[in-house]
Amino acid sequence: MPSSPTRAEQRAASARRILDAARAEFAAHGYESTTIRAVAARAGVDPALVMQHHGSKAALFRSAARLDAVTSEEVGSHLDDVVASRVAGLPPELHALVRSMLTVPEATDAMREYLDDRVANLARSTPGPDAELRAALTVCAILGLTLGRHFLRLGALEQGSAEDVSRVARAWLAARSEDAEPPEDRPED
Amino acid sequence: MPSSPTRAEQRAASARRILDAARAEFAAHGYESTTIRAVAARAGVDPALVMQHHGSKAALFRSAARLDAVTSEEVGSHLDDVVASRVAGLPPELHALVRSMLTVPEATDAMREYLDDRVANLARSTPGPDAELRAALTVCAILGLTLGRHFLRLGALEQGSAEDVSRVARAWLAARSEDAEPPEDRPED
DNA sequence: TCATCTACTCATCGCTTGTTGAGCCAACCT
DNA sequence: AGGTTGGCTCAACAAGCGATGAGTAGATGA
Repeated sequence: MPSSPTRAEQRAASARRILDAARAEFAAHGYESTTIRAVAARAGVDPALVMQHHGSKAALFRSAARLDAVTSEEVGSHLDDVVASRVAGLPPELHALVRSMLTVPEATDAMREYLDDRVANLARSTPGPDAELRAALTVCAILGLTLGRHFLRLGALEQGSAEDVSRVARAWLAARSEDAEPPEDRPED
Repeated sequence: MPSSPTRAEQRAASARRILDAARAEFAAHGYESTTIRAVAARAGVDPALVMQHHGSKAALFRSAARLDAVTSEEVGSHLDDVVASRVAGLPPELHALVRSMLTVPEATDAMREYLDDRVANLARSTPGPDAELRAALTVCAILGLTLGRHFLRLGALEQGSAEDVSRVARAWLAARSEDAEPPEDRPED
């Protein structure tokens, strides 16, 4: 049997369970509809403990929806890998962020910063006129695809297997872009 | 000077001001963050009057974000017109609906129903394999464009004039449906 | 072993929310 | 003119929220 955990271990375990619970709740219901009480219940702790760990609901959301680890995420370097990754599913912290990006100003800002960065990167490897605009269209198309499949659950996008949707989406995005597409790319979304 | 308005006129005027105020508040802050008190204040009436008119906050949102008039909207019959319309700006009731589509289940359902319909229509005039999937990609791309320009306010999409963005977006979309495009289309989004 | 420290809970506060019912006042009808 | 209707407001309620501070129990270290 495992010996009783040390106090630091216990603390860390609680911290992670609280953060996981917060990500799940924020991802499922959005910022406003998520209550500290619900997060605490899911984590199996007292609501006051959540406050002790994070200080406020806003700070908890900031920690739960952090973008830091996402930038250098599992997302591959090629645009096709990004599409495949987004079609397969979103990591919990991104899910929480996207869920609230239209209703929480701070989330809107974070998402804009994140996407603007992706647009700038993609535009750098996009030749021809209106490079930035067209890069933005690609980024927004992937965003729309993500929303349609995982949040709105559109029939045409939800039913297909990840492989099918991913394949068609990649072909659709690549269409007629005889202008771009160097062999090595930067991470995009 | 105008004679004192009749009781029915007064009632109708209040009803419209309440509905306009509700649309503006829901569009700006989303369902959860919008309060009956804020709607009433914007309309210049007592909160209780809002309740008397609509019965509940949920019913008010249902009335404010109605899709009925949108389906046969100003949106033209050609896909290009839809793009131009979406780039130019959203009507208030659609704005309110989109704002809350990720956080309010009923809004999610309404949006799914709306977009699924658009996908089905567009798929009907899309030749080749994976017609429905590719139609869904087009619809989601326009959704993403709308979000990027009016809600997330991405730099690349917000700065450009409506004409420029619309023109580049139409060309970008046309390149991705080179096989389709009969001269006359059905209304899409 | 015993005092201390700390992770955690309990009870509760103040506030805001949606919602309600009683009451007021001007328009209405005869 | 005078009783009645109805649009509207006022005051308040119950519920749920985020947040706080005191208290408890068990691990910790000398």
